[in-house]
Amino acid sequence: MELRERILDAAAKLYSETGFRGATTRRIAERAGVNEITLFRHFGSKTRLLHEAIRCAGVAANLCPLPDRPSDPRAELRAWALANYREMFDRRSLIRTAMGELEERPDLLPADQPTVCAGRELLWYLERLRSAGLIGAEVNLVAATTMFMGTLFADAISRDVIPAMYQQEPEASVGEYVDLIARALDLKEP
Amino acid sequence: MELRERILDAAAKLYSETGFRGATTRRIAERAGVNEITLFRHFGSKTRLLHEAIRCAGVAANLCPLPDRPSDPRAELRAWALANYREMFDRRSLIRTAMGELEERPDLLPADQPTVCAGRELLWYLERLRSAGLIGAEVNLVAATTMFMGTLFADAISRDVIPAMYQQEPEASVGEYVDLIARALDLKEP
DNA sequence: ACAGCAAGCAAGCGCTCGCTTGCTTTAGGG
DNA sequence: CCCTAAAGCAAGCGAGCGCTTGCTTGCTGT
Repeated sequence: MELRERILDAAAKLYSETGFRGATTRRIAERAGVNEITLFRHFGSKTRLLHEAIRCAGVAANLCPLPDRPSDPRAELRAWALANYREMFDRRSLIRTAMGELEERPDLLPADQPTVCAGRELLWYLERLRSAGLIGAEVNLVAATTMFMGTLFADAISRDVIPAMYQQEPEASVGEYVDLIARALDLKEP
Repeated sequence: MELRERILDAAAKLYSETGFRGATTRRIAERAGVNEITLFRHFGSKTRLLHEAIRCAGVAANLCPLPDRPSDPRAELRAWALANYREMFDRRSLIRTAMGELEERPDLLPADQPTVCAGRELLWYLERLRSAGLIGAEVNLVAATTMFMGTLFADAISRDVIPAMYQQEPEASVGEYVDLIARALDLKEP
């Protein structure tokens, strides 16, 4: 790995583990296998380095989009939910730390968070399903979206710290969530 | 307020805002209107002080229990959910900070978290409902519990930092969540 | 062969951290 | 009225913090 990437990687990981104050320049340099002064020559200050590191570590590959023309809603929902869940689960440590420090350092997180984008995407998809007559229940789709995203989010960031609450494997859990939301929406099978 | 409570209160609030490292003994003393040395005379060390402060700030009054003999499941669920939601929302800042630092300092949070207890309570209630024939759907009640608690949890700790995702008032949102889970469970009206 | 730049190294600056020492002030009960 | 316990005050310890300075090493392109 190139030197600059090594530094950003070490900074992002150390931030995830110990927060802004815990991610000292000496520790970042040590973990990256780099002299401390190199950090300042490349990024100017600790703050700018961490901004860059978190920005890079936060980009989400928009994998598995929801189709414009739904054909098998339940299967499409399940695949999309699992992809988004894995995305959040992989970044759970960073998400937890950043949320904990959000009040103190609001500028560390990008304004357009992946979860919000995913929520919008899901809402549009549900509206398409309703237009296509595939949703039987007269429910608030915004609330359903918030509920489903909240469920995935809470599972992803809590599972490893409250294992007692999550006894099934992630795939099985996400499948159950999809089943439940499908029932709530009275989702029609194709 | 008595001196000791003032210190614990200042410590808990400062911890919620700035985390363990940010809650310095000088700042805690200043906010409590107390000499710094008094903290050490009362609690011995910063670590012990913060342990005590978080423990005291984390106790949850178990208000609004779910009834042993369900009579109006939807109304009972709504009242219980709203009480639990408010409980979490009031402590959202502490919860976020503690979750962000949980990997580094796992002993700061009590092992038996209120949310886990609430989840168990809800699961038992759903099982009672099923026994009483008030749940029509053949769904996994553990998954339904996890989903509902996750929804409440995610809303409570995200609402103030991602306002774009939560456009309704909390009471209305919780009401919608209850409606959705009631549909998913095919909950019978009395 | 040599100029130029990137990275390393050693040292240290001013500051804040958790915590301690030595002493003075305040308040309450016999 | 004095004795005791609690709280305050002033000063400072060693350590770690972000960041800088001055200089050396090593690699690259011409």
